[in-house]
Amino acid sequence: MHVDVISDVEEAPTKRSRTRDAEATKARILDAAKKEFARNGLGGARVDVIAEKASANKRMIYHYFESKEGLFQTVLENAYVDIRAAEQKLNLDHLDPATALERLVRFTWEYYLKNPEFITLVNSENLHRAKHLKKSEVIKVVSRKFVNMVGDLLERGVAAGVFRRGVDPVQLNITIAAIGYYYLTNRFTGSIVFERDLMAKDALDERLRFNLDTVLRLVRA
Amino acid sequence: MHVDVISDVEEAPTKRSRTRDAEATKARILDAAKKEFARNGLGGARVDVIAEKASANKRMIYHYFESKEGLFQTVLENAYVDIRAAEQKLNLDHLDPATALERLVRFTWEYYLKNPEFITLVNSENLHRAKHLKKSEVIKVVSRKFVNMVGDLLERGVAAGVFRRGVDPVQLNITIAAIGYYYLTNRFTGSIVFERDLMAKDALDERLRFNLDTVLRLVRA
DNA sequence: CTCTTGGCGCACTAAATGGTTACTTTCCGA
DNA sequence: TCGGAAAGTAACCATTTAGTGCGCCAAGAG
Repeated sequence: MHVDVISDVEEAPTKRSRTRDAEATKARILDAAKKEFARNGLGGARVDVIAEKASANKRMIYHYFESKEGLFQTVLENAYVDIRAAEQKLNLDHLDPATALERLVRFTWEYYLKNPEFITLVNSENLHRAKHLKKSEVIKVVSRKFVNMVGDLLERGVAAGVFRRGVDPVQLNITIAAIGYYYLTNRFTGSIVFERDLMAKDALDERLRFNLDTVLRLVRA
Repeated sequence: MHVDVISDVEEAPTKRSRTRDAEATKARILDAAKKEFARNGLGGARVDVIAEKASANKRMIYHYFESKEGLFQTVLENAYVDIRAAEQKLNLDHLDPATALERLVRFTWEYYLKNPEFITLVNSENLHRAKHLKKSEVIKVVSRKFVNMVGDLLERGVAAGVFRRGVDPVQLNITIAAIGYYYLTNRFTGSIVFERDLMAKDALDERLRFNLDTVLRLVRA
């Protein structure tokens, strides 16, 4: 007896196959929600679409996340945690200051490029005056580490004589984000206003070079 | 004869007072729509709210602008025309290149600050992949003049020996916009992430100074 | 084998929303 | 002065949407 009829093909590993898997369902919902929120904003996203794309029942969304806004908040928190975690992995303190800074600028650009949902989620959250992020505790912790990272980097550069004194780490952080973020978030209107395809490979490469140059000129002694 | 009974108080000037005034109604609708779209995005804006804030009947919106999206397109076009017109008034070609550039950076920052709707409208339009701006012809005309303005400015600076050679006017334009735009559009999440009130007077002044410095270092010979 | 927990699905609702129909009121030129 | 055109209004409609009530059944515990 006790022969599991379902588990003949697919699924071998650690967890045995289950028709009901709360964690997996949650993850599918979050993934679908990230895409839907990113594409249409909080207001434009449709709960039914998220449920369908997640191959989950809409009821489950309310079961796990209480409301559409609760779901959005979780998606947003995850997005911030993800980018901060990726930044920490850069290990900038093992590199010389100039190389580390270049690496940060490059990373920021490429992260936005590969994770366009991040930008749209942040835009959406700002349209709502950060009401969801305000409630989040984890954000403060990861943000602080992030600001310190650049602060330390600047200090090391000043000590080494390669960076000038008096650059505010927060202003620098904002600027590094800005010159990539703006270009990408406004790529559609920008391509019309400037009459060139801002997303062409050449254009992207050129923008990265320009940004590296901008930041370097900004901090060097 | 022809004594207008209504026009005893208020209204002296050119146009006589009318209880029915298509132009005035259109203007009120556009004004209300700009605010509503800016506050809630295209998707989040409510046609009924626009009608009420404009003291107009909802039917009038469809009469003059065909649809919610038609209204949005007009609002957006006007917003672009307005900022480009303001830029042309700067008369940068009468100033020496360095002063002109500083003036442009300062203007851009202050315009965003005084007209936050512009930023939100552009964000909303990019969420919709610029589908409305694509249809607009007037945009191309005003944009071209704008790009040329900065191009000429750069050339004059190079000729005078104060700016370095080889700076792409488009990249510079984007950067000038970016360092102000990003700071302001993300002021809500930014104030949380960086744990300071980015909209405090001191913070705003500091950011403008930093931006002026950034651009100057970017272009100077 | 039973029982309880909770993952899951169907069918439903109350409210909101973009858009419209049908109508009245005002204006202006002939 | 009068008739048509345009401005303006109110009630209405078809859909869409976030959110639920309720019951089924899988699966781990004892």
